[in-house]
Amino acid sequence: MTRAAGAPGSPPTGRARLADVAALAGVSVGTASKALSGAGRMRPETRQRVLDAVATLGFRPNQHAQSLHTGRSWTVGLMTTDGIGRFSTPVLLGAEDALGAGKISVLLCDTRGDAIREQHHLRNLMDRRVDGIIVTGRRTDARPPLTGISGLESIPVVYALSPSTDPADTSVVSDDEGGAQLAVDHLLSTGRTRIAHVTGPEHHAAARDRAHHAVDHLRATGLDLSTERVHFGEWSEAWGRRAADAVLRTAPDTDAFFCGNDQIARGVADALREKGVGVPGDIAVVGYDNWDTMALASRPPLTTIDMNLAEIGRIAALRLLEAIEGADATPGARPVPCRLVVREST
Amino acid sequence: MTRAAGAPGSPPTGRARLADVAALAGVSVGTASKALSGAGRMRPETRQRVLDAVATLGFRPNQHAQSLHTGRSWTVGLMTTDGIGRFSTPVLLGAEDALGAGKISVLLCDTRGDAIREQHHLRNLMDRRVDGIIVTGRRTDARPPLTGISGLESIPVVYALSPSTDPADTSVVSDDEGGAQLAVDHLLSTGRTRIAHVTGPEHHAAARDRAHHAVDHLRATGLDLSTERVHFGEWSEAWGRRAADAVLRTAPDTDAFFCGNDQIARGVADALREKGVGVPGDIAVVGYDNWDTMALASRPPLTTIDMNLAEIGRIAALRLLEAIEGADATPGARPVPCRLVVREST
DNA sequence: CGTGTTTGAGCAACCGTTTTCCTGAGCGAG
DNA sequence: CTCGCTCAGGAAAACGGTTGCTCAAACACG
Repeated sequence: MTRAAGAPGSPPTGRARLADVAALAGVSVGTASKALSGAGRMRPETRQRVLDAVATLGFRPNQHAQSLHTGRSWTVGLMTTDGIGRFSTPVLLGAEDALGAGKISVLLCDTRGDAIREQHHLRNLMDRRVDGIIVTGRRTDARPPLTGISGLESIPVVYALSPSTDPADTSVVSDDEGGAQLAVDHLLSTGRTRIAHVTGPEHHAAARDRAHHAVDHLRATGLDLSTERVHFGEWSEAWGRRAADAVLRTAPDTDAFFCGNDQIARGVADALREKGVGVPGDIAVVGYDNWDTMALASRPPLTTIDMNLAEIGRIAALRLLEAIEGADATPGARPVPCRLVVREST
Repeated sequence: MTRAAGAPGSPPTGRARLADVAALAGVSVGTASKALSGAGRMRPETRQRVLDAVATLGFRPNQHAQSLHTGRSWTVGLMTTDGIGRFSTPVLLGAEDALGAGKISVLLCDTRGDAIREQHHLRNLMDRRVDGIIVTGRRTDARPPLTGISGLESIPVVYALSPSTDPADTSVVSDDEGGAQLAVDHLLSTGRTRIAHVTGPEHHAAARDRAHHAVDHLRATGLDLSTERVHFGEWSEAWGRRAADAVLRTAPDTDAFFCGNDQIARGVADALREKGVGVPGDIAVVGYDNWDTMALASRPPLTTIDMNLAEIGRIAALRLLEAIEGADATPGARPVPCRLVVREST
């Protein structure tokens, strides 16, 4: 009881199937398939007949059928742990860009930092037989690796921005050390030597690491922070303003601020301006993140460190692709260099 | 290894198939399928045996096979036209939330405003047989509907935030009229009557519409703008500062600013503070967008209009779901009400 | 002219589920 | 004891491609 096999124009889906193409071209389904895949030898004229039929019918292969057969879905999961924030967004776009260039699509999963939701999405991704997974988050703190779903071991996972706590996993992170050095070197090169460092909460790896590297780098050139300590606080303008006051009180000869992010830097710049201190005339200010709405709106616009987030996403995607193609994953965290963006605050 | 090798012929995919489950439970594949779907009558004991087998093998159905058979992919495309900006992000999350609650996943497509890329993604989505598409953008200006790919007519499309120019399409937009009224009414209710309006470029629908509705609403209560005209400019703090100066020069008795977005409002607030004008003591300021990094960092924190972007995304997703389920799409643009967020600037 | 070698194209077996149809067993009624 | 019903469960046909294998025709060569 074959459904009207010869009847042209009776595809139940409303779209042409390979069988329709084959019928129109006067060949068998198998031959039509070969004509499209380029596999096997065949008379050019036959291939052309098939291609013509494809064009007339507007045929496009059914990906579900293909995936069922090949086991590949040409899809990767993009798991973001904190909504789609200011940090994960560029990463995500970079990844989407690198993947979309091929024929790979991106399944978006937002866990909102909830473990239950993460499991739910993970199971979903596995059910859809994704070819790989990219995990990204807002913070640079390491996060526990994905677990709990059987089958996970068999597909590659790359962590972007937030590395995995397991060193055997593949991670792509921002080069905090290089970023801190860029900032410090830039300030030194403009003749500043009394540098203060104001940053976010000490329990954030981003704050801790950048501070640590900044201090180390200063020491390597025989200098110390102007206030002899790091000012940990919050990632806010208000903290920047308060910290600026405190710094100038304890070390009035401070001639530069290196700030843990652009919000703090903007707060510092505002406080200085309101005190009548010239930026960059009297004191230079360097931010971090190159968050344009902050850096550009600041008075003066901020010199800042750009983490190249989109590049992190792109590289993560490329490494995932390599892993999918079967190359052995190079484990460990690969740092992506930062970029110094010079504006008017230095 | 919990990998039960009970079935003859190991699964090539490395994961259990329904055939393995059936073998372990001692039933046929068809019966196993029925046990899982709940369809058809069968002895409870048999069903239980199947469920047990499913549990021991950790079986999960292959979605490609299911989709191939049913024609449904349980996937929707999310097409965003401008990267994933400040506006599309919440919309996108709201949609992801509403859809992910079911078993529907989201394919992310970023066109970066490029028509070629849009066609490319569209074709990709159609190849994957998505069940529907949500289109979103940064601006509230109407955009041309999706076209150019055959088969598109057969699946539902919902436009979020940026409506389609075709009134027969389904769109979910922000209620600019209600937003403008909320802002104006709030200012009136705090006793202000000399209101100025500073906003973005006139060629942006968001600026035009809000201005238009604000003026209309004022007129309805017998008032006019303090400067008798709308101040169109840019969506920037710098413009807010400049405009504040200009307004106070032409209409020194202005006692409130309604601003087209939070950046402008912050600029206005800064300019007033630097002039020694009290906010809200002397002049009240209302923003638009409730962009927290702006509204909260402003001094004082801004009263502002929240467009409920996530709600827009959620509603768009729900309407798409309805349409997918076969309900007739209600065409036209459905406005989602805004919310007044009162802080210290009024 | 017979034989061996290409070569182009078709056949059919998958991929993993769903679903329809069918069979056979069990059982109550006459 | 037989007839008809009900119902659990199996067999097999889709869904739409891919691919290894087979087979016949065409060609080269001795």
